[in-house]
Amino acid sequence: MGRDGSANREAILDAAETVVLERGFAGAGVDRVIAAAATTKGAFFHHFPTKLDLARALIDRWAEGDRRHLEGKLARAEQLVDDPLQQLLVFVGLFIEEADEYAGEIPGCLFASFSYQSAHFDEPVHRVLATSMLRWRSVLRAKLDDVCAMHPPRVDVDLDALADSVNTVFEGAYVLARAVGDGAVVGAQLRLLRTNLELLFDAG
Amino acid sequence: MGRDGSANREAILDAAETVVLERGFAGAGVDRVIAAAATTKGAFFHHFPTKLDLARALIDRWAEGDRRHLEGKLARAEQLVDDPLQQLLVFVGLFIEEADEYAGEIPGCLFASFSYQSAHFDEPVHRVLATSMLRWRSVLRAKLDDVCAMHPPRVDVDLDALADSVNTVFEGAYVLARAVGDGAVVGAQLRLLRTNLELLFDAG
DNA sequence: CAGATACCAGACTGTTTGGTCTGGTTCAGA
DNA sequence: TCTGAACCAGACCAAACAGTCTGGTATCTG
Repeated sequence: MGRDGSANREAILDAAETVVLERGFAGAGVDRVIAAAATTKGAFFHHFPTKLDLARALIDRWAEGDRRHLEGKLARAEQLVDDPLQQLLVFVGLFIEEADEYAGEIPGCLFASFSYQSAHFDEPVHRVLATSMLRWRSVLRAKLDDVCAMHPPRVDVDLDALADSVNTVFEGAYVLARAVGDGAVVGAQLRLLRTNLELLFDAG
Repeated sequence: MGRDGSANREAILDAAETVVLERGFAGAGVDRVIAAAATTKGAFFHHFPTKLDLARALIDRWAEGDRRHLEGKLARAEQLVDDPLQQLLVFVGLFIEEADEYAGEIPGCLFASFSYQSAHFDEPVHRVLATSMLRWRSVLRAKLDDVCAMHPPRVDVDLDALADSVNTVFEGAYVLARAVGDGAVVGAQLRLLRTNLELLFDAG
């Protein structure tokens, strides 16, 4: 079956991810990527017949990690507390912990990067982008319905928009952090998000 | 002094802006830009000696428009009402109006685009990015101080983060809108922002 | 141990890229 | 009207680009 090239393939994806996040997709030349991955052109085009295949593999992997992140953190929150509202707040709290941990680094999201270069990609790639974002909406919307059942919000709000707001805060804070060169804004914006949720649902 | 080429120059900037927002900077080839601007290579390199000069001109122009947008809307709000809190809410309201007006189109921000391709640019470009973002923070922070003096917030919040949140919502909502292909999320997120401000400062 | 197959190295190629150069046009001022 | 400077057209060029090809190596199966 030949030797195992999965490690090399992962190394290429790791390198490509980094390079794409700081140079864009078109700016991430194959030569530059293989140099960063310490491999060769032969290896690259063995694993990715074309550069578009690399793009597909990149967002597929990112979407997978994103999904694990979302569902993992939510599951932990649900295990830690019982009340839906507290689960939601703990959920955001877990992300705050993580943001503080990486406050020294400049964050980045491949979805955002790809969204601003969409013309290079095909429909499957666009679908991954959209469905990944909409998953957050549907998962958190379901949780919000539970929350509202037990803790009626102080004012009427668009629950889909409220669900989206978590994603919005992440993406917006990432852009801000990159523009001003300060990763700490992510934690600050997440704290504000938690405060807003507490106010809306009248948490003590 | 030769004929007037400013119109042609603007056409190049307009075309470049569009192309960059859908293909990224490296993906926006000079040939493609001049084709979109219906001009020639000679004209392009007359106005922009190098492609980096185009990048500088692009963000300079964008930053200028951004500044006008911020200060213009705030001035209008200050003229419409007297109370600082109402001014802030009207300020956001004006952006909601605008977002609804363009709800059918997919929005985009050159700051976000450039932030995700920073390796192509030099320090002056980075400075424009950072100072443009920080202007929102300082301008809105000043307004928030006025608001707090008259309307103490229900809970303690990081006022710089609260000032940043306007920008965060814009950038985040843009990314979301592009990813799911629906410009309406911008208005929805702005409405949520207004609700959050109302709750925090006990308006209504 | 003999294919067969996956994996990889790196020279090579046709195309696209950013950028140059030459020639020419338009217009303000002397 | 002459001159100089800004403006522009488009052929041209060297470098970088994505992708190919040949030759070879590790590993599994029979």
